[in-house]
Amino acid sequence: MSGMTKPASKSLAPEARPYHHGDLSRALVEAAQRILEKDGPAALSLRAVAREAGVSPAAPYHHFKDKGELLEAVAHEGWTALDAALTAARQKAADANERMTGLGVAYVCFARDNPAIYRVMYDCSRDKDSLPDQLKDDGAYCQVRNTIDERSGGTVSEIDLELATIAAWCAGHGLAEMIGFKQFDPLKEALGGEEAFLRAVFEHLGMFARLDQG
Amino acid sequence: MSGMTKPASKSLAPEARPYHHGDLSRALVEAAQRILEKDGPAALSLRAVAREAGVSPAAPYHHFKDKGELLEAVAHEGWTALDAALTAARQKAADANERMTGLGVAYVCFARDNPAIYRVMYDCSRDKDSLPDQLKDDGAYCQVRNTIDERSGGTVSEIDLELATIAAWCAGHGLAEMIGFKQFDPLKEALGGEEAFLRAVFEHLGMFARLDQG
DNA sequence: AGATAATCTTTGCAGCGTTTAGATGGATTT
DNA sequence: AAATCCATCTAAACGCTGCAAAGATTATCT
Repeated sequence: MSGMTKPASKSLAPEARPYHHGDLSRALVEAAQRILEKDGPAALSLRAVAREAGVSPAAPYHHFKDKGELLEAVAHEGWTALDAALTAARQKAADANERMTGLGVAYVCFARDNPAIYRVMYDCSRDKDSLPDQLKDDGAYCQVRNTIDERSGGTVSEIDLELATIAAWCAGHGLAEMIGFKQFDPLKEALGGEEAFLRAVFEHLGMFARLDQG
Repeated sequence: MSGMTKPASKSLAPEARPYHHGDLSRALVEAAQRILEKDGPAALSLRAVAREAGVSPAAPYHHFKDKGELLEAVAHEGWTALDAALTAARQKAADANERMTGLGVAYVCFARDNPAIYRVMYDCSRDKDSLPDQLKDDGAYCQVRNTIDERSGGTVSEIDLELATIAAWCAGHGLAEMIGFKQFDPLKEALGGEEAFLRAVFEHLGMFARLDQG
């Protein structure tokens, strides 16, 4: 018992973390994501997150003022991930029309593959009555608008561009919220799979109808 | 104390309801609606509903197997109300195009004016991964499909009709979920009000683009 | 080295959904 | 009319939740 007590306790029991965690906020966000993926949004209590991170139920309150603020952090990472998914889809597309449809399909697929996080993203937005500012500065929303602008050759008015972006965004969100609904199953089958169904719906939306005729 | 005790206790103290309520399920649904309108979905606990209805916290369990089943009853009435709103909008429209846009505007306005009930309606649907069957049998969904069918003169294929209905429905739902978002405020102002904004978005969707060209 | 501030734990409170056991009283049978 | 049955209600309790207050622990700064 001379001198080496502290490092020894660390190396001998690596799971017994020190009193000060080091980066608990990060650990909490990751714990929340783990719970969301495993058991869904209903299981996401602050206490469960603390449990998963291995700290006391009150510990999170030193990093987030309440549960909502932790969820906001989770949502923030969700929007970043969505942004990345849209960027990837945009680069994969050939022509302008395909690029737009691909963006829509990628959006809905993100929601389908990350339903719990997608839920949290919009729950947070609704609490604040606004989408995060994150989206405006070269984020996901901006990508959609840019894609529409490119397709029209940059000749469309600012208002029409904004309206078309909103229309596309709303359609994508609506479809994202319902993509798992059983009512669509026969149609998905008839069209040869879920992605084909998505493309068909987006094509029916004809989001450029007005831009093309004006 | 002779003979008249029972009616006397009723007429003398009308707020002291008898041990057996009479129609508690109905009273509970109405209590839930009252709470939703007054304090929003976050305040809607089963206990609060029981309190509002003047019964014990366990009383609801004799009429609904759990909280979700009560919410389903509330949602059911919500869909019926939405149905009525769409019917009214449909009858007010002149030509076929106007009828379709009017339907969309009416849909979103219903969600804007009854945000809490609208939330419950879709929360329930999501729990079951399906929209209620209610919509298919001459309900709201059916109204949209019929309107699209009428507009196209009944010449459109079954699959295209279904796809167009889904597209329109998703766009309406997406817009309904975001209509209150602050990002839209400048645009609403620029277009001269919220309803004008809604019309503009729906026109941008050009929901008949594909039907017209095929 | 000692003080300060940040971080974590313990304890506690009120509210939640739900279950169990018991009270009440209308309806049905005898 | 009396006894029975059963739907309906209440009371009490369990484990969960979000959150606040107060105390313990440790890093950091002077």
